[in-house]
Amino acid sequence: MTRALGQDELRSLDLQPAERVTLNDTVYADLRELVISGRLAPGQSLSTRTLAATLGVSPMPVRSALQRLADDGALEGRPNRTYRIPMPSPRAFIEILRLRLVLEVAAARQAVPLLSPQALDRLERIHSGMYDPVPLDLGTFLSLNREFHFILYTAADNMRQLRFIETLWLQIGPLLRLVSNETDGRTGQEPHGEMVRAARARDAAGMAAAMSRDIEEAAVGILAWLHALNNQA
Amino acid sequence: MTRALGQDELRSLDLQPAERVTLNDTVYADLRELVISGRLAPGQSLSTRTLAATLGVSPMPVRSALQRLADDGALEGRPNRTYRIPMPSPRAFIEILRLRLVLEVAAARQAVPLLSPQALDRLERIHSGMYDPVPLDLGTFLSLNREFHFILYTAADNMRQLRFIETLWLQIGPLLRLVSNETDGRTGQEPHGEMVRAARARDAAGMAAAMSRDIEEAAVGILAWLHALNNQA
DNA sequence: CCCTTCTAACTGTGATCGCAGTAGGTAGAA
DNA sequence: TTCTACCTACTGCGATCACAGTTAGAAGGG
Repeated sequence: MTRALGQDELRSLDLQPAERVTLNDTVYADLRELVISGRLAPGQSLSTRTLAATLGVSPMPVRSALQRLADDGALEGRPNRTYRIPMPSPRAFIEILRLRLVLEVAAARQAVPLLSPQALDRLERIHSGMYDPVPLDLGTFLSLNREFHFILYTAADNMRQLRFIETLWLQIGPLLRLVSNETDGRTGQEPHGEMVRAARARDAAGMAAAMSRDIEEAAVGILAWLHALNNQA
Repeated sequence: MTRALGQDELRSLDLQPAERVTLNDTVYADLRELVISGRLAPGQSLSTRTLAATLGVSPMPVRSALQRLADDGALEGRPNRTYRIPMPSPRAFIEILRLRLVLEVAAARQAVPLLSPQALDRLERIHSGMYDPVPLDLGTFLSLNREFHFILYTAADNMRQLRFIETLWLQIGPLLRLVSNETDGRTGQEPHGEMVRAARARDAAGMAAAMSRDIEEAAVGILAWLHALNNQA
């Protein structure tokens, strides 16, 4: 038997500093992923107890997680009633749209000089994957689209900015899936191609312009759909 | 005795739609105000039970509120240890600074065409109040500064944007008070004056430039202070 | 057959309790 | 006097319980 390893030696092995993971955070992260991926449709209601039973934990951490999600605007909680995924009003959607144009365009611009060669390759691979002649499952299409965008936002290397953007996607995730499902609108081919080009050319202005166009083009369809929904109701 | 008022009649009196106010939200709002106003210094620790006893409620809603505040980045929670007000690293401060330049400048620009005459007057009154020859208590100075900025951000009429900006101020509030206290630096006179002028002239570009300058000028001093702190430690 | 009314189940919120882990203060030894 | 080791008080987290309000569905009357 040799002596036990010292703390510094253990830390040098890249071991996490323990970082006690709480149930609360786990549930929160899971639900966040569930919402942002759009697997929950607007109007879908979530009950604390039911969720807790499903996840096999007590209602307590679930309650906390739901409250935090409601804070983010990803859920709406009516008094003494179930939480549910909100259907954004056209006005709310425009608020989000304007914020996306500000934050995501800024992030994309900042990312340009920081993108690693691997990130560039990954961007290009995703792009060709998304718009391949072979038809793609809507779920994986949206998933790829999300990965494409967040490669850029992550490269911008501003944790808080990334979190803000995620919060915005959290609010349009369910909508995105729903609308794409009903209108089969898969926009973004040209803007994405332009982004790939701008990224390789380290052309920050081009990147910003393309990102802006991508966001706006997708928004037009959704906004029309939302207005139609509001008029018929 | 006349008949009781109907629901519609009551609602027409501008009564709140009941909107059951939870202890959780009350505590959260109170703490948020406490942090953003800078009355809590970085390093200050907050214990759930102590706070609960002080506020006369059970620890439960306090815990919830603290978790939400930690989510916002206004508090940091070490594992199994007290929550406390974080001292931002220079890197973190720069992240916040860049976000402020993006969001607050955009908000100020959007606000220009929307400012009411009352808001314009209020802006001017605050401005002259802040930089009056008579020396002003630091607390009220900062409070006025905050009100000045948020008149603009509120006028931009984007709830989500406003909330993002508040989240940023939540993270620099304690720092602002602390640094101002130690360096007695009260910047912003010229930029604020320029903002008032731009607002009256409905000059969006001028507003954006002045806001940008205001944020940057204040940041320079704080950043120097932070670097000094990091070197001595 | 349809509409109204009432009840029973379910909702989130808040309080209280038990647990595992941390930290600071105190007592003992060198 | 100084350093070390222990120990008590306190920390947040999770579970369970009690409560008031809501709602959907069933039962009864028209």
